Parts: sequence; C-alpha cells; structure tokens
Amino acid sequence: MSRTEKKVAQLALDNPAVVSEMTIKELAAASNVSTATISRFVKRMNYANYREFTMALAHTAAAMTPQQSSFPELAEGDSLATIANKTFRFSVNSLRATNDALNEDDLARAVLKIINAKTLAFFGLGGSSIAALDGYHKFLRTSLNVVYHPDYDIQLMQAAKMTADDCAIVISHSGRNHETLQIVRELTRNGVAIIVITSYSGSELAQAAAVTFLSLTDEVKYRSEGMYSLISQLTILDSLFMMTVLRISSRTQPVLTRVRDVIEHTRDES
Amino acid sequence: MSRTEKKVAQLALDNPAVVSEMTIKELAAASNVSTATISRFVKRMNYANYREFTMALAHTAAAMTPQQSSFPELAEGDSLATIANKTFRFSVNSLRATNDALNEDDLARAVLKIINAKTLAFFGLGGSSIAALDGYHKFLRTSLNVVYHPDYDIQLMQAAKMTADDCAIVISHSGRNHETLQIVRELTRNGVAIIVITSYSGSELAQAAAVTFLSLTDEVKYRSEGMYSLISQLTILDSLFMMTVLRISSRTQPVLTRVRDVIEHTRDES
DNA sequence: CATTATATGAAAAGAAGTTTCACATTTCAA
DNA sequence: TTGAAATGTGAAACTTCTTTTCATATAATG
Repeated sequence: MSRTEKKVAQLALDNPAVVSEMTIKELAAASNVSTATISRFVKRMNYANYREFTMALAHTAAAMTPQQSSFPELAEGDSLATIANKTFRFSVNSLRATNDALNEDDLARAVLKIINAKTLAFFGLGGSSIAALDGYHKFLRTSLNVVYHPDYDIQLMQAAKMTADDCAIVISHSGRNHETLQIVRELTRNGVAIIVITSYSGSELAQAAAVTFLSLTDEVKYRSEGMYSLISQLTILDSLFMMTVLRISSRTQPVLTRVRDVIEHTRDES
Repeated sequence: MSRTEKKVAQLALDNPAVVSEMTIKELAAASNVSTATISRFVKRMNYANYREFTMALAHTAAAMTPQQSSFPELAEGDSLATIANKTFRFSVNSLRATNDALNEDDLARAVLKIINAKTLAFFGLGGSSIAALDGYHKFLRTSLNVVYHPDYDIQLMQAAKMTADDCAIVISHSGRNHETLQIVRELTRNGVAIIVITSYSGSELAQAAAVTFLSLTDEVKYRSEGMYSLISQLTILDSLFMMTVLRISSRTQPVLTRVRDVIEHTRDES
C-alpha cells in the first residue's frame, strides 16, 4: 500500500462513522489526495465501487459504536433504571470479551480431560465458591463422578486424595488467593489434570494449569471486577457442561436424540 | 403519503438490507416509479438526499439482523467453539430480555424495602440456591444485616423468625417448588416484604410478592431454561446491589465519592 | 544511468441523483 | 357536474458524484 493510500486508510479507520458519510470529493479534500486515487484505492480493497466502500465503513462503525459506549460508568444522576441497564450492559460486555478469548483447542483439551476423569472435582473459595458450586450443580446431572465442598479444609483434603486419573476445575478470579494456590500445589503434586478459570493469565494459578480459560471483563480499572467475572465464569462452565454432555451421550446414542437428551438431563424445577 | 410513494416505502421496509444497496435507478425500476418521485420521497421523509436515506436503511437493517439470528439452537455438526459461542450468545440474549422486562417502579420499591429492612434474608433451593448464595455474598459487603443458609429446614426456621420490619428476597426459577412456596407462606403470615425473582409471572410465588422481577430467556421451548435464568437472576441481584449501595452511601457521603465507594466495598481477592 | 514498473492528479467520460417543467389526477367549492 | 386550484408524476435537463484515461512524476531494478 502506498503512502497516499495509507493516509486515506488511516482516516477511514480512525473515524469510519464520519468518513462513511463523506462523498469521494470530501474525502479527497480531507486526505489531500485526488478522487482518482481514492477510487482506485477502494477497488484495491476489493470493493466494487466507492459506494460499497462507504457502506462497509458504516457497518463497521455501527459494529464499533456499542464498543465505544460499552463502558457504562455509573454516573451521578443515574436513575435506578439506568443503573440496572448499565449493570446488564456490563455483564453482556464481559460475556462477549470472555467468549472472544476462547479457542477450540483449549475447549477440546478440557472436554477430553473432563470426560476421561475418574473423579471431577471443583475448587473455589470466597466469591469463586459460587461458580464452583454452580459447576458442581450442573455436572451432577451427568454420569460423571463429581465432588465439591465449600469448606477450604475439606477442599484441601479432597485435593490430597486425587490422582493422575482425575480432573480438577479450579476457579479463582485473581489467581492469587493463597488457599487456592495451596490446593493447586497439592493437585500438581498428585499429577491431577487442572483446568483453571481465572481473570489473569499471568498468575501462578494459570501457570500450573493444563488448560486455562479467561473470564474477562472489558473494562478493568474502575470496577469491582470480581462481580462481573462471576457471570463469565458461569458461562464458561456452562459451555464445558454442554460440550461434555453432547460428547458423553454421543458415545452411546444416535446423534439425533442427543440435543433432546441435554434438555432432559438438565430440567430444573426449583 | 401517495400511492406510488407507499409502494416505495413498502419495498424499503420489507427488505431494507436489499434496498440499501440499490441505486436510485434500480429502486425506481423495482418499484415501477420514476427516479424523480423517489428523490422527492426521501426528502419528504426528512433525509437530505438519497444517499443518506440508504445509509439509514442499512442501519436499521443492521439493527434488525442480530435479532433474527438470536436463537442459537445447538445443531448436530457444531464444533466445540460453536457450542461455546452459542452458549454465550444465549446468555446474552437472556440478559437482554430480562433487562427489557425491568421497570423503574419495581426497582424503586424493591430498593426502598431493602434499605429499610432490619434483616435482609435470601431464600432459594436447588438450582436457585446458587443465586441466593450469590445475593447473600454480594450484600454481605453492605452495612445491611443479611442472612442466608442453604439448608431448607433452616431457611424455613429463618422465615418463621422474620417480621414486618424485614425483607426477603426469594429466588425460584419455576415458582412452583413446594418447599419454596412453604417458605413464602410463612413469610406472608409474618407480613414480611417479599421480593421475588422468578421466570414465570403467573406462579403462586409471584402472586405473594410485593415486587416481582422476571428472569427471562428469549427462547423457552427447546431448552433447559433453568440454566440460563441463573445468569439473569444474578444480574438482577447485581442491579439491586448496585442501587442499594449507591442509595445507602448517599445518606452519609458526598455524591462524588460514592461510585468509588462501591468499588472499595466490593473488592474481591478470591 | 537508462529502463521499467508503479503511483499520482488533471481532466474527460460516465453514472448517479436532483430539479425543472409539462401534464395528469384528485380535491373542493360553486 | 364542472372548473379552478392543489397535488402527484415522469421525462428530460441539469448538477453532482464517481470512474477511467492519459500524461507526468517518482521509485525500483538491472
């Protein structure tokens, strides 16, 4: 791409919303190149004509706008409905970010470890105990042998009992909680396959894991992250659960009934 | 609006995506009117020119598309990543539906009852115990006097102890669980203010409530709804929590430090 | 250093969109 | 019912926008 074309591209990428409204003349004037160059440029970019190009820009701009406005900081004059809206919006953004960070490879390895485990144990303390409890509750509905107890000492004892045939799902927002790390060291010593769900990939916890899933929030600074990562953690567990059930049932049953099977296994009347 | 203009409008509304890509000539041909008429028509619609009109169409088309594709049914050949994506998408849709069902009035009444309660107790059994636990965990961080115990018998005893000065948040997906209803009857007898989070507005549970919040999923038929309503329940609780903290701190502190305060109060290192 | 390839803008050519104007249709009052 | 005024419409002129051509400049290559 040549220098002049870069100027145009930069302008378009910087504020697609504005450029998408411009005529080719205006854009030419704004970027100090001729209309001819722009016309050629958009064709090089595989758009049929300038109009198609601006349409595409408008689309990306529309797709980006929610991102820009996706830091719903609670402001002074917010009504209750606004606070609720922002809370929901923030949850949605967290889910999106978490989803984007997932990859097929990790999922495949995690599911393999889960369905081959003699025992599947959940570990989580403090705020993360809720996610661990949810994971336990979900996987109870499968044929797997699952274990979870909210008490730290019992979790530690459970970790000590486990072997290389087992699988542990460890949840911790920060990845720095001492008790959680103690459990992980015990698990590592016993050669247990560890699947970690945390928000920080650099933590010691993430290092020890065979597979790490990141529960992200798209705005970390001004917020109590722990609150929003919970929802991401739950949905990661949910994904693992769905995949596991589909895989387990596929061993024994024709494919067509599998999805229905998931539903039956997960009916909840509470 | 004249007859010819209606033809154009109809065409544009029926498939905005297609029309937004058309030139004025093509649209003229497609709707059997002259280009002049269309040009006048878009001006009557308060668009500066035809180009602006097509842009607007493209926008509405873009806004409509995600709605159409928002029922991510798990299909036979789905890869693991696809299963995960659909799970996340479904969670997002559930949150959106739940958010849309909220209204300022209910929120205001709920927050009032919460901050004036001498004791705030959470009730939830089975799958909903997770949401109840999360609510308890969140509100522990406030100055309120909060109570929750996973055991049914203890929940029932707790309900028996409560008075008209207290507030109960009862969570149940179906709203039909017998034990939960037993608790609610006890609460009602004692005149306790009841806030209900459930997925079915018609349930007996919802009838007994002072305020009902609906945790919705936008596709009910083919799914295990309980799983997705959990995330909606959590975010409703989260909203209530945020509103409560902001309200409580506003009694004693200047407004500017409030938001910061929320963050401090909710830091979570687990 | 000459030669070829590539990039660029001015201007011509071609499309797209708008306005004008003449004619048709409808509305409304007599 | 009828004629005048108002409104709606398309063809064509006109304007504006976009693309292509062509001559020139710049960079790359042997």
